[in-house]
Amino acid sequence: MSGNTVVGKAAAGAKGQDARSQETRDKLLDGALRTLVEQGIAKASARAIATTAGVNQALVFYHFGSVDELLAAACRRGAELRVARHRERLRSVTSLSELLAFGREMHAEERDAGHVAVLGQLLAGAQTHPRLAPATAAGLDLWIAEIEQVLVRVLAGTPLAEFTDPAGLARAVAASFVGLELYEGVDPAGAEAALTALEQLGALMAAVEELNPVARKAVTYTLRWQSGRGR
Amino acid sequence: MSGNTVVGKAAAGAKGQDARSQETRDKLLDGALRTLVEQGIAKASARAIATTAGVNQALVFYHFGSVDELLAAACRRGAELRVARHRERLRSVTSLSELLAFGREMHAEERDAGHVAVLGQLLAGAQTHPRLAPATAAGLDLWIAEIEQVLVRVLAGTPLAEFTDPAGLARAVAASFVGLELYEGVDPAGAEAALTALEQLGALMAAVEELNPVARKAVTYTLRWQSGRGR
DNA sequence: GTCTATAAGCAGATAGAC
DNA sequence: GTCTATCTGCTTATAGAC
Repeated sequence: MSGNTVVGKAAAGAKGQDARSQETRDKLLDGALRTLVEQGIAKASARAIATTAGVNQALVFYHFGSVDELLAAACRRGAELRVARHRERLRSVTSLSELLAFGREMHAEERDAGHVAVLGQLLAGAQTHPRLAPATAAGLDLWIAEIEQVLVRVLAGTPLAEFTDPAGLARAVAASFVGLELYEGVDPAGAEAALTALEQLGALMAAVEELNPVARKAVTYTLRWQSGRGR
Repeated sequence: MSGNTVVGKAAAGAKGQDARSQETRDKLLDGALRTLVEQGIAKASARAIATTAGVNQALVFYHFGSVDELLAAACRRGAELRVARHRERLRSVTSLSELLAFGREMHAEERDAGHVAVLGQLLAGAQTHPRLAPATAAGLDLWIAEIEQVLVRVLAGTPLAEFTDPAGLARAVAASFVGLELYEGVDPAGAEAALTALEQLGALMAAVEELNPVARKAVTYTLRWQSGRGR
Protein backbone atom coordinates (compact mmCIF):
# COMPACT_ATOMS: atom_id res chain seq x y z
CA MET A 1 0.00 0.00 0.00
CA SER A 2 2.73 2.43 1.00
CA GLY A 3 5.08 0.80 -1.50
CA ASN A 4 7.72 0.30 1.14
CA THR A 5 10.00 -2.51 0.01
CA VAL A 6 12.98 -1.35 2.05
CA VAL A 7 14.86 -4.18 3.78
CA GLY A 8 18.16 -2.32 4.25
CA LYS A 9 20.31 -1.25 7.14
CA ALA A 10 18.17 -1.20 10.21
CA ALA A 11 14.70 -2.58 10.62
CA ALA A 12 14.16 0.00 13.31
CA GLY A 13 15.10 2.78 10.90
CA ALA A 14 12.77 1.49 8.21
CA LYS A 15 10.06 1.07 10.75
CA GLY A 16 10.61 4.58 12.04
CA GLN A 17 10.34 5.98 8.53
CA ASP A 18 7.31 3.87 7.86
CA ALA A 19 5.64 5.11 11.00
CA ARG A 20 6.39 8.71 10.12
CA SER A 21 5.10 8.13 6.63
CA GLN A 22 1.88 6.75 8.02
CA GLU A 23 1.64 9.71 10.34
CA THR A 24 1.97 12.07 7.37
CA ARG A 25 -0.72 10.19 5.48
CA ASP A 26 -3.01 10.44 8.49
CA LYS A 27 -2.31 14.14 8.86
CA LEU A 28 -3.17 14.68 5.22
CA LEU A 29 -6.38 12.68 5.42
CA ASP A 30 -7.42 14.57 8.50
CA GLY A 31 -6.34 17.87 6.97
CA ALA A 32 -8.38 17.14 3.84
CA LEU A 33 -11.50 16.53 5.91
CA ARG A 34 -10.97 19.63 8.00
CA THR A 35 -10.30 21.77 4.95
CA LEU A 36 -13.49 20.45 3.35
CA VAL A 37 -15.46 21.32 6.48
CA GLU A 38 -13.94 24.76 6.97
CA GLN A 39 -13.47 25.97 3.41
CA GLY A 40 -15.51 23.77 1.10
CA ILE A 41 -14.57 21.85 -2.02
CA ALA A 42 -13.82 24.99 -4.02
CA LYS A 43 -10.91 25.93 -1.77
CA ALA A 44 -9.70 22.45 -0.96
CA SER A 45 -6.43 22.80 -2.87
CA ALA A 46 -3.25 20.82 -2.24
CA ARG A 47 -1.74 23.89 -0.64
CA ALA A 48 -4.73 24.60 1.60
CA ILE A 49 -4.93 20.98 2.74
CA ALA A 50 -1.21 20.77 3.39
CA THR A 51 -1.34 23.95 5.45
CA THR A 52 -4.25 22.63 7.51
CA ALA A 53 -2.43 19.33 7.96
CA GLY A 54 0.81 21.09 8.87
CA VAL A 55 2.86 19.26 6.26
CA ASN A 56 4.59 20.14 3.01
CA GLN A 57 2.48 20.65 -0.07
CA ALA A 58 4.49 18.27 -2.23
CA LEU A 59 3.62 15.37 0.08
CA VAL A 60 0.05 15.41 -1.15
CA PHE A 61 1.31 14.22 -4.51
CA TYR A 62 3.95 11.90 -3.12
CA HIS A 63 1.45 10.02 -0.98
CA PHE A 64 -1.74 10.26 -2.98
CA GLY A 65 -0.75 11.18 -6.53
CA SER A 66 -3.33 13.94 -6.88
CA VAL A 67 -5.64 16.11 -4.85
CA ASP A 68 -8.69 14.20 -6.05
CA GLU A 69 -7.23 10.90 -4.88
CA LEU A 70 -6.54 12.39 -1.48
CA LEU A 71 -10.09 13.73 -1.24
CA ALA A 72 -11.46 10.35 -2.30
CA ALA A 73 -9.41 8.53 0.35
CA ALA A 74 -10.39 11.10 2.97
CA CYS A 75 -14.06 10.67 2.07
CA ARG A 76 -13.88 6.92 2.59
CA ARG A 77 -12.04 7.23 5.87
CA GLY A 78 -14.29 9.99 7.14
CA ALA A 79 -17.43 8.00 6.44
CA GLU A 80 -15.94 4.91 8.07
CA LEU A 81 -15.05 6.81 11.21
CA ARG A 82 -18.40 8.55 11.52
CA VAL A 83 -20.48 5.47 10.81
CA ALA A 84 -18.42 3.36 13.19
CA ARG A 85 -19.08 5.98 15.85
CA HIS A 86 -22.85 5.43 15.66
CA ARG A 87 -22.94 1.76 14.68
CA GLU A 88 -23.29 0.26 18.11
CA ARG A 89 -26.07 2.57 19.22
CA LEU A 90 -27.86 2.22 15.89
CA ARG A 91 -27.87 -1.56 16.24
CA SER A 92 -29.57 -1.32 19.60
CA VAL A 93 -32.53 0.56 18.14
CA THR A 94 -35.68 -1.55 17.99
CA SER A 95 -38.58 0.78 17.23
CA LEU A 96 -39.33 3.55 14.79
CA SER A 97 -39.88 6.20 17.46
CA GLU A 98 -36.63 5.17 19.08
CA LEU A 99 -34.95 5.57 15.71
CA LEU A 100 -36.42 9.04 15.31
CA ALA A 101 -35.13 10.18 18.67
CA PHE A 102 -31.71 8.81 17.90
CA GLY A 103 -31.77 10.40 14.45
CA ARG A 104 -32.16 13.83 15.97
CA GLU A 105 -29.23 13.16 18.27
CA MET A 106 -27.08 11.87 15.43
CA HIS A 107 -27.93 14.88 13.31
CA ALA A 108 -26.81 17.31 16.00
CA GLU A 109 -23.55 15.46 16.41
CA GLU A 110 -22.86 15.22 12.68
CA ARG A 111 -23.76 18.84 12.11
CA ASP A 112 -21.21 19.90 14.69
CA ALA A 113 -18.57 17.58 13.27
CA GLY A 114 -19.44 18.78 9.77
CA HIS A 115 -18.94 15.40 8.15
CA VAL A 116 -22.32 15.17 6.50
CA ALA A 117 -21.69 18.60 4.99
CA VAL A 118 -18.43 17.18 3.69
CA LEU A 119 -20.40 14.58 1.78
CA GLY A 120 -22.42 17.43 0.29
CA GLN A 121 -19.27 19.22 -0.77
CA LEU A 122 -17.88 16.07 -2.34
CA LEU A 123 -21.19 15.30 -4.03
CA ALA A 124 -21.07 18.75 -5.60
CA GLY A 125 -17.46 18.25 -6.63
CA ALA A 126 -18.13 14.78 -8.01
CA GLN A 127 -20.20 16.24 -10.84
CA THR A 128 -16.96 17.65 -12.29
CA HIS A 129 -14.20 15.42 -10.94
CA PRO A 130 -15.14 11.92 -12.10
CA ARG A 131 -12.60 10.40 -9.73
CA LEU A 132 -14.62 11.71 -6.79
CA ALA A 133 -17.93 10.18 -7.82
CA PRO A 134 -17.24 6.53 -6.92
CA ALA A 135 -15.50 7.51 -3.68
CA THR A 136 -18.40 9.71 -2.62
CA ALA A 137 -20.90 7.05 -3.55
CA ALA A 138 -18.91 4.55 -1.48
CA GLY A 139 -18.82 6.89 1.51
CA LEU A 140 -22.54 7.47 1.26
CA ASP A 141 -23.11 3.73 0.92
CA LEU A 142 -21.57 3.12 4.33
CA TRP A 143 -24.25 5.32 5.84
CA ILE A 144 -26.95 3.80 3.66
CA ALA A 145 -26.08 0.23 4.58
CA GLU A 146 -26.31 1.05 8.25
CA ILE A 147 -29.60 2.91 7.92
CA GLU A 148 -31.07 0.15 5.78
CA GLN A 149 -30.31 -2.49 8.41
CA VAL A 150 -32.04 -0.48 11.09
CA LEU A 151 -35.05 0.18 8.87
CA VAL A 152 -35.46 -3.49 8.02
CA ARG A 153 -35.40 -4.40 11.70
CA VAL A 154 -37.63 -1.59 12.82
CA LEU A 155 -40.25 -1.94 10.11
CA ALA A 156 -40.54 -5.72 10.38
CA GLY A 157 -43.88 -6.81 11.73
CA THR A 158 -45.38 -3.42 10.92
CA PRO A 159 -48.05 -2.82 8.27
CA LEU A 160 -45.46 -0.47 6.79
CA ALA A 161 -43.13 -3.37 5.95
CA GLU A 162 -45.52 -4.38 3.22
CA PHE A 163 -45.50 -1.01 1.47
CA THR A 164 -42.04 0.40 1.95
CA ASP A 165 -38.70 -0.51 0.41
CA PRO A 166 -36.01 -0.22 3.10
CA ALA A 167 -33.21 0.00 0.53
CA GLY A 168 -34.81 2.92 -1.27
CA LEU A 169 -35.92 4.52 1.96
CA ALA A 170 -32.39 4.36 3.38
CA ARG A 171 -31.07 6.10 0.27
CA ALA A 172 -33.75 8.75 0.51
CA VAL A 173 -32.94 9.37 4.15
CA ALA A 174 -29.21 9.67 3.46
CA ALA A 175 -29.64 11.99 0.49
CA SER A 176 -32.17 14.11 2.36
CA PHE A 177 -29.85 14.57 5.28
CA VAL A 178 -27.07 15.67 2.97
CA GLY A 179 -29.44 18.17 1.39
CA LEU A 180 -30.52 19.38 4.81
CA GLU A 181 -26.93 19.89 5.95
CA LEU A 182 -26.21 21.97 2.87
CA TYR A 183 -29.42 23.92 3.38
CA GLU A 184 -28.47 24.56 6.99
CA GLY A 185 -25.41 26.43 5.71
CA VAL A 186 -27.56 29.13 4.13
CA ASP A 187 -30.63 29.08 6.40
CA PRO A 188 -30.15 27.51 9.83
CA ALA A 189 -33.64 28.41 11.03
CA GLY A 190 -35.24 26.93 7.91
CA ALA A 191 -33.26 23.74 8.35
CA GLU A 192 -34.40 23.47 11.94
CA ALA A 193 -38.03 23.83 10.88
CA ALA A 194 -37.51 21.21 8.18
CA LEU A 195 -36.01 18.78 10.64
CA THR A 196 -38.88 19.22 13.06
CA ALA A 197 -41.39 18.65 10.27
CA LEU A 198 -39.62 15.45 9.27
CA GLU A 199 -39.80 14.32 12.86
CA GLN A 200 -43.56 14.84 12.83
CA LEU A 201 -43.74 12.85 9.63
CA GLY A 202 -41.79 10.08 11.30
CA ALA A 203 -44.14 10.24 14.25
CA LEU A 204 -47.02 9.64 11.86
CA MET A 205 -45.36 6.47 10.67
CA ALA A 206 -44.58 5.47 14.23
CA ALA A 207 -48.24 6.00 15.12
CA VAL A 208 -49.27 3.34 12.65
CA GLU A 209 -47.06 0.98 14.64
CA GLU A 210 -49.09 1.62 17.75
CA LEU A 211 -52.56 1.61 16.25
CA ASN A 212 -55.17 -0.73 17.68
CA PRO A 213 -55.82 -3.86 15.60
CA VAL A 214 -59.00 -2.63 13.96
CA ALA A 215 -57.58 0.68 12.80
CA ARG A 216 -54.43 -1.11 11.74
CA LYS A 217 -56.44 -3.36 9.49
CA ALA A 218 -58.18 -0.37 8.01
CA VAL A 219 -54.90 1.35 7.23
CA THR A 220 -53.48 -1.82 5.72
CA TYR A 221 -56.58 -2.26 3.63
CA THR A 222 -56.52 1.31 2.36
CA LEU A 223 -52.82 1.03 1.52
CA ARG A 224 -53.42 -2.19 -0.41
CA TRP A 225 -56.20 -0.57 -2.33
CA GLN A 226 -54.01 2.44 -3.03
CA SER A 227 -51.01 0.48 -4.22
CA GLY A 228 -53.21 -1.76 -6.36
CA ARG A 229 -54.63 1.33 -8.01
CA GLY A 230 -51.43 3.35 -8.12
CA ARG A 231 -49.31 1.43 -10.63
CA MET B 1 -30.13 49.53 -13.14
CA SER B 2 -27.80 49.56 -16.12
CA GLY B 3 -26.78 53.10 -15.23
CA ASN B 4 -27.64 54.37 -18.64
CA THR B 5 -28.21 58.11 -18.35
CA VAL B 6 -27.34 58.87 -21.94
CA VAL B 7 -29.66 61.43 -23.57
CA GLY B 8 -27.28 62.40 -26.38
CA LYS B 9 -27.35 62.28 -30.16
CA ALA B 10 -29.90 59.69 -31.13
CA ALA B 11 -32.42 58.02 -28.90
CA ALA B 12 -32.35 55.09 -31.32
CA GLY B 13 -28.60 54.75 -30.88
CA ALA B 14 -28.79 54.79 -27.11
CA LYS B 15 -31.67 52.41 -27.21
CA GLY B 16 -29.75 50.08 -29.52
CA GLN B 17 -26.80 50.01 -27.13
CA ASP B 18 -29.07 49.48 -24.19
CA ALA B 19 -30.72 46.56 -25.93
CA ARG B 20 -27.38 45.02 -26.77
CA SER B 21 -26.24 45.50 -23.20
CA GLN B 22 -29.31 43.73 -21.91
CA GLU B 23 -28.68 40.96 -24.40
CA THR B 24 -25.15 40.53 -23.05
CA ARG B 25 -26.44 40.42 -19.49
CA ASP B 26 -28.96 37.76 -20.46
CA LYS B 27 -26.30 35.74 -22.27
CA LEU B 28 -24.11 35.88 -19.18
CA LEU B 29 -26.92 34.87 -16.83
CA ASP B 30 -27.82 31.99 -19.11
CA GLY B 31 -24.17 31.08 -19.57
CA ALA B 32 -23.65 31.04 -15.81
CA LEU B 33 -26.55 28.63 -15.33
CA ARG B 34 -25.40 26.37 -18.14
CA THR B 35 -21.82 26.35 -16.87
CA LEU B 36 -23.06 25.45 -13.40
CA VAL B 37 -25.09 22.58 -14.85
CA GLU B 38 -22.36 21.27 -17.13
CA GLN B 39 -19.21 21.87 -15.11
CA GLY B 40 -20.21 22.54 -11.52
CA ILE B 41 -19.34 25.35 -9.14
CA ALA B 42 -15.64 24.47 -9.01
CA LYS B 43 -15.16 25.20 -12.72
CA ALA B 44 -17.59 28.07 -13.01
CA SER B 45 -14.93 30.72 -13.60
CA ALA B 46 -15.44 34.04 -15.36
CA ARG B 47 -13.66 32.64 -18.41
CA ALA B 48 -15.66 29.42 -18.49
CA ILE B 49 -18.96 31.27 -18.16
CA ALA B 50 -18.01 33.86 -20.78
CA THR B 51 -17.04 31.08 -23.21
CA THR B 52 -20.34 29.29 -22.64
CA ALA B 53 -22.19 32.57 -23.07
CA GLY B 54 -20.21 33.44 -26.18
CA VAL B 55 -19.11 36.84 -24.88
CA ASN B 56 -15.89 38.43 -23.74
CA GLN B 57 -14.55 37.53 -20.33
CA ALA B 58 -14.14 41.13 -19.18
CA LEU B 59 -17.87 41.70 -19.55
CA VAL B 60 -18.54 39.53 -16.51
CA PHE B 61 -16.87 42.20 -14.39
CA TYR B 62 -18.29 45.12 -16.29
CA HIS B 63 -21.87 43.95 -15.87
CA PHE B 64 -21.79 42.13 -12.55
CA GLY B 65 -18.66 43.26 -10.74
CA SER B 66 -17.53 39.77 -9.78
CA VAL B 67 -18.14 36.14 -10.58
CA ASP B 68 -19.98 35.60 -7.31
CA GLU B 69 -22.40 38.42 -8.06
CA LEU B 70 -23.10 36.93 -11.47
CA LEU B 71 -23.71 33.52 -9.96
CA ALA B 72 -25.99 35.05 -7.34
CA ALA B 73 -28.02 36.87 -10.01
CA ALA B 74 -28.17 33.76 -12.17
CA CYS B 75 -29.41 31.73 -9.21
CA ARG B 76 -32.28 34.12 -8.57
CA ARG B 77 -33.25 34.26 -12.22
CA GLY B 78 -32.97 30.51 -12.69
CA ALA B 79 -35.20 29.80 -9.72
CA GLU B 80 -37.75 32.36 -10.89
CA LEU B 81 -37.91 30.83 -14.35
CA ARG B 82 -38.21 27.26 -13.13
CA VAL B 83 -40.77 27.99 -10.43
CA ALA B 84 -42.85 30.09 -12.82
CA ARG B 85 -42.83 27.17 -15.19
CA HIS B 86 -44.60 24.92 -12.69
CA ARG B 87 -46.64 27.49 -10.81
CA GLU B 88 -49.85 27.21 -12.76
CA ARG B 89 -49.96 23.45 -12.65
CA LEU B 90 -48.98 23.39 -8.98
CA ARG B 91 -51.86 25.69 -8.12
CA SER B 92 -54.34 23.34 -9.73
CA VAL B 93 -53.32 20.47 -7.46
CA THR B 94 -55.98 19.66 -4.87
CA SER B 95 -55.05 16.33 -3.29
CA LEU B 96 -51.96 14.75 -1.84
CA SER B 97 -51.89 11.88 -4.31
CA GLU B 98 -52.27 14.35 -7.14
CA LEU B 99 -49.34 16.27 -5.69
CA LEU B 100 -47.25 13.13 -5.55
CA ALA B 101 -47.90 12.31 -9.19
CA PHE B 102 -47.04 15.83 -10.20
CA GLY B 103 -43.93 15.78 -8.02
CA ARG B 104 -42.56 12.86 -9.96
CA GLU B 105 -43.23 14.66 -13.23
CA MET B 106 -41.61 17.84 -11.97
CA HIS B 107 -38.59 15.94 -10.76
CA ALA B 108 -38.01 14.35 -14.17
CA GLU B 109 -38.25 17.74 -15.83
CA GLU B 110 -35.96 19.46 -13.36
CA ARG B 111 -33.42 16.67 -13.47
CA ASP B 112 -33.19 17.02 -17.23
CA ALA B 113 -32.95 20.79 -17.01
CA GLY B 114 -30.38 20.44 -14.23
CA HIS B 115 -31.60 23.45 -12.29
CA VAL B 116 -32.13 21.71 -9.01
CA ALA B 117 -28.60 20.37 -9.26
CA VAL B 118 -27.52 23.98 -9.79
CA LEU B 119 -29.00 24.83 -6.41
CA GLY B 120 -26.94 22.01 -4.96
CA GLN B 121 -23.79 23.38 -6.54
CA LEU B 122 -24.54 26.85 -5.23
CA LEU B 123 -25.39 25.52 -1.78
CA ALA B 124 -22.00 23.84 -1.71
CA GLY B 125 -20.29 27.00 -2.91
CA ALA B 126 -22.19 29.17 -0.44
CA GLN B 127 -20.25 27.66 2.47
CA THR B 128 -17.13 29.41 1.16
CA HIS B 129 -18.44 32.42 -0.78
CA PRO B 130 -20.60 34.33 1.70
CA ARG B 131 -22.07 36.40 -1.13
CA LEU B 132 -23.68 33.27 -2.53
CA ALA B 133 -25.45 32.24 0.65
CA PRO B 134 -28.29 34.82 0.64
CA ALA B 135 -28.82 34.44 -3.11
CA THR B 136 -29.05 30.67 -2.85
CA ALA B 137 -31.37 30.90 0.12
CA ALA B 138 -33.55 33.31 -1.87
CA GLY B 139 -33.63 30.97 -4.87
CA LEU B 140 -34.57 28.06 -2.67
CA ASP B 141 -37.21 30.17 -0.96
CA LEU B 142 -39.04 30.63 -4.26
CA TRP B 143 -39.47 26.87 -4.45
CA ILE B 144 -40.30 26.60 -0.77
CA ALA B 145 -43.03 29.25 -0.93
CA GLU B 146 -44.71 27.46 -3.83
CA ILE B 147 -44.49 24.05 -2.18
CA GLU B 148 -45.77 25.43 1.10
CA GLN B 149 -48.87 26.89 -0.53
CA VAL B 150 -49.72 23.58 -2.13
CA LEU B 151 -49.16 21.70 1.10
CA VAL B 152 -51.41 24.01 3.08
CA ARG B 153 -54.18 23.57 0.54
CA VAL B 154 -53.74 19.83 0.18
CA LEU B 155 -53.42 19.02 3.87
CA ALA B 156 -56.38 21.16 4.93
CA GLY B 157 -59.27 19.10 6.21
CA THR B 158 -57.01 16.09 6.69
CA PRO B 159 -56.10 14.61 10.07
CA LEU B 160 -52.53 15.37 8.96
CA ALA B 161 -53.16 19.12 9.10
CA GLU B 162 -53.21 18.89 12.84
CA PHE B 163 -49.81 17.24 13.15
CA THR B 164 -47.72 18.66 10.36
CA ASP B 165 -46.13 22.05 9.83
CA PRO B 166 -46.43 22.99 6.13
CA ALA B 167 -43.65 25.57 6.36
CA GLY B 168 -41.18 23.09 7.79
CA LEU B 169 -42.38 20.33 5.53
CA ALA B 170 -41.92 22.50 2.45
CA ARG B 171 -38.35 23.22 3.50
CA ALA B 172 -37.70 19.56 4.12
CA VAL B 173 -39.07 18.65 0.69
CA ALA B 174 -36.97 21.29 -1.07
CA ALA B 175 -33.76 20.36 0.75
CA SER B 176 -34.38 16.67 0.20
CA PHE B 177 -34.85 17.15 -3.51
CA VAL B 178 -31.59 19.07 -3.72
CA GLY B 179 -29.86 16.25 -1.88
CA LEU B 180 -31.45 13.70 -4.19
CA GLU B 181 -30.33 15.58 -7.30
CA LEU B 182 -26.76 15.64 -6.02
CA TYR B 183 -26.96 11.98 -5.09
CA GLU B 184 -28.25 11.15 -8.55
CA GLY B 185 -24.97 12.49 -9.96
CA VAL B 186 -22.99 9.70 -8.29
CA ASP B 187 -25.58 6.91 -8.18
CA PRO B 188 -28.52 7.23 -10.58
CA ALA B 189 -29.97 3.84 -9.71
CA GLY B 190 -29.80 4.58 -5.99
CA ALA B 191 -31.52 7.91 -6.52
CA GLU B 192 -34.29 6.23 -8.48
CA ALA B 193 -34.83 3.74 -5.67
CA ALA B 194 -34.90 6.59 -3.16
CA LEU B 195 -37.46 8.47 -5.17
CA THR B 196 -39.73 5.47 -5.45
CA ALA B 197 -39.48 4.90 -1.70
CA LEU B 198 -40.45 8.50 -1.04
CA GLU B 199 -43.42 8.04 -3.31
CA GLN B 200 -44.53 5.07 -1.23
CA LEU B 201 -44.13 7.16 1.87
CA GLY B 202 -46.29 9.83 0.29
CA ALA B 203 -48.84 7.20 -0.62
CA LEU B 204 -48.99 6.25 3.02
CA MET B 205 -49.88 9.81 3.91
CA ALA B 206 -52.36 9.96 1.08
CA ALA B 207 -53.95 6.78 2.38
CA VAL B 208 -54.79 8.47 5.64
CA GLU B 209 -56.75 10.95 3.56
CA GLU B 210 -58.92 8.19 2.22
CA LEU B 211 -59.40 6.21 5.38
CA ASN B 212 -62.94 5.42 6.51
CA PRO B 213 -64.19 7.58 9.38
CA VAL B 214 -63.64 5.01 12.12
CA ALA B 215 -60.06 4.25 11.19
CA ARG B 216 -59.45 7.93 10.69
CA LYS B 217 -60.53 8.64 14.24
CA ALA B 218 -58.25 5.91 15.48
CA VAL B 219 -55.27 7.36 13.63
CA THR B 220 -56.04 10.85 14.87
CA TYR B 221 -56.37 9.57 18.39
CA THR B 222 -53.10 7.69 18.27
CA LEU B 223 -51.33 10.72 16.83
CA ARG B 224 -52.68 12.95 19.57
CA TRP B 225 -51.53 10.51 22.17
CA GLN B 226 -48.14 10.31 20.56
CA SER B 227 -47.61 14.02 20.26
CA GLY B 228 -48.80 14.55 23.82
CA ARG B 229 -46.24 12.06 24.97
CA GLY B 230 -43.46 13.05 22.62
CA ARG B 231 -42.52 16.51 23.83
C1' DG C 1 -20.33 48.58 -24.19
C1' DT C 2 -17.02 45.83 -25.91
C1' DC C 3 -12.57 44.63 -26.93
C1' DT C 4 -7.22 43.35 -26.15
C1' DA C 5 -3.56 43.14 -23.16
C1' DT C 6 -1.76 42.49 -18.97
C1' DA C 7 -0.98 42.48 -13.93
C1' DA C 8 -0.69 39.64 -9.76
C1' DG C 9 -1.64 35.55 -7.73
C1' DC C 10 -2.90 30.70 -6.98
C1' DA C 11 -3.63 26.11 -8.99
C1' DG C 12 -1.63 21.15 -9.94
C1' DA C 13 2.32 18.85 -10.49
C1' DT C 14 7.40 17.69 -10.86
C1' DA C 15 12.82 17.77 -10.28
C1' DG C 16 16.27 17.37 -7.53
C1' DA C 17 18.74 18.47 -2.98
C1' DC C 18 18.90 16.48 1.43
C1' DG D 1 10.18 10.63 2.96
C1' DT D 2 10.55 15.26 3.10
C1' DC D 3 12.03 19.49 1.64
C1' DT D 4 12.76 23.86 -1.69
C1' DA D 5 12.37 25.66 -6.04
C1' DT D 6 10.22 25.89 -10.15
C1' DC D 7 7.37 25.09 -14.50
C1' DT D 8 3.03 25.74 -16.69
C1' DG D 9 -1.37 27.13 -16.92
C1' DC D 10 -5.50 29.17 -15.21
C1' DT D 11 -7.70 32.50 -11.99
C1' DT D 12 -9.76 37.33 -10.82
C1' DA D 13 -9.61 41.78 -12.00
C1' DT D 14 -8.24 46.12 -14.25
C1' DA D 15 -6.36 49.70 -17.83
C1' DG D 16 -6.92 51.55 -21.82
C1' DA D 17 -7.86 51.25 -27.03
C1' DC D 18 -11.82 51.34 -29.92
